[in-house]
Amino acid sequence: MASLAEENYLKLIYHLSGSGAEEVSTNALAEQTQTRAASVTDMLRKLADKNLVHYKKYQGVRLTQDGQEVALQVIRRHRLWEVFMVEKLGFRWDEVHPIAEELEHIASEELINRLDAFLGFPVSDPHGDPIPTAAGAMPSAEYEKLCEVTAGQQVTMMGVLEHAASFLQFLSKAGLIPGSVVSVLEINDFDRSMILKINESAPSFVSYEVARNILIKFSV
Amino acid sequence: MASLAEENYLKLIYHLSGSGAEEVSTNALAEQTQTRAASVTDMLRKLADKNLVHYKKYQGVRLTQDGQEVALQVIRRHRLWEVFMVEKLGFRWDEVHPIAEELEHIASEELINRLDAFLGFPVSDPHGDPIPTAAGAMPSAEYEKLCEVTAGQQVTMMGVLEHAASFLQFLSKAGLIPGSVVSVLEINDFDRSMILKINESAPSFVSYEVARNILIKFSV
DNA sequence: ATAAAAATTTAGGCGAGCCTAAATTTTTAT
DNA sequence: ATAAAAATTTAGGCTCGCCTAAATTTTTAT
Ligand SMILES: [Mn+2]
Ligand SMILES: [Mn+2]
Ligand SMILES: [Mn+2]
Ligand SMILES: [Mn+2]
Repeated sequence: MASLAEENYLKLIYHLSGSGAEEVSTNALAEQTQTRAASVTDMLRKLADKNLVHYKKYQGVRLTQDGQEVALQVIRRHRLWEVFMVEKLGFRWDEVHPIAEELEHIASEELINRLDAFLGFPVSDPHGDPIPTAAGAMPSAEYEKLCEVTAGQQVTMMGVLEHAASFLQFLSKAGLIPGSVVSVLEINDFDRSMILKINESAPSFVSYEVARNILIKFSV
Repeated sequence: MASLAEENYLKLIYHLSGSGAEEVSTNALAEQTQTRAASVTDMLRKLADKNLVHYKKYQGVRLTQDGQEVALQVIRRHRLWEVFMVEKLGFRWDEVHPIAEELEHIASEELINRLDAFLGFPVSDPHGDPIPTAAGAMPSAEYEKLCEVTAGQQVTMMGVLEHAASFLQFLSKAGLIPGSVVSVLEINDFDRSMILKINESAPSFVSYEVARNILIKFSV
């Protein structure tokens, strides 16, 4: 029903709206899609005609119920394929996103549900992002950012906010991957950088910029 | 490089030309692509401009070396995904073709080579069709048709020439799948229908039309 | 409150891949 | 050898997603 271009817009609107909470601007969409604002306007009119978005001229855009269902479906496919590539094909977590951008448009529901079962119904992808269920529910994982942890506390690494390959590669080198146990040894007041103990290895340093993009949960 | 539509034309030209042996006519392509002859002519001009086919007006079309490489690449992807769906996801052999028609256009070579390894480098797909290698070589399997076997001989089922789901379902019910051992008990002179013994089960009847679409090799 | 700046939409156009209708070329039948 | 039939190409047009340039609306600054 929704074309490849339409699916990409819906997914992007979902992400930029903060899971549907706020209106998304034409310019924000143009920037992320690498297209011009005029092209975005064209597409928003088409999505509105198909009842996939609420759109009033100059007022920004929001997903309808139908639009959100399509977006979650696409996100589900994307994340399941990422799990497949990492768990079954041996890809690294910094390699899979561009390929998942293509695979996420394969429409067969039978395929994706069988893939889900084959993978053992994973609840999150290699980057710690939650995987929507077949029914279209997004598991809400409420994590903190590493930069908000105080010195002396122990936490578990749960995911990332930034998905750039270079960032992911840096984290791998530091041993900072989902599941890693992290103790905050010291916080530098001046630049908010941290010294961490990661999984029993020697202390390592991370900048505030890095800590701000790492999701954690407090160890119980 | 080649668009989805171009990949589909190249693959189809490969198949209709009998693996590149003969010229393919505009009308033959129009029939298979479910488009009009005028549209095919448009596309052939574009493929010729990209040096993917040899094309002279009114003379039919043939793949170039480059075109054949693309075609074999697409066929490789199609058949590997079919193996994946049947072997790993539990699909039946009559269900996978339409989904593979979409998956075959996912371009990543890294993905397809890792999939190949994950599947154990299969040499043929669920329908018995050979899988081109990463290097682009098509393993030539020289099989006979079941309709050419004489009474009293024992053969092994190796594949099919017809891929329609209804035909495949019929074969499954009869136990006629790749690997099955088949003895020809009787051949009816009048309509060339056969009575077969398949894998030790009770004798079953197949029409000439069916036998003509089954590939076999003689048991040694 | 108003003018400048920024954001957004409208207008007109382009390539890909398809269409119908009308030529044109090739093949087949006499 | 020629005329009818079949196959193919050309001409002109359509939709989808995109573009640039110009208008319009909203926001920000004074
Ligand atoms: Mn991703
Ligand atoms: Mn991810
Ligand atoms: Mn197939
Ligand atoms: Mn097949």
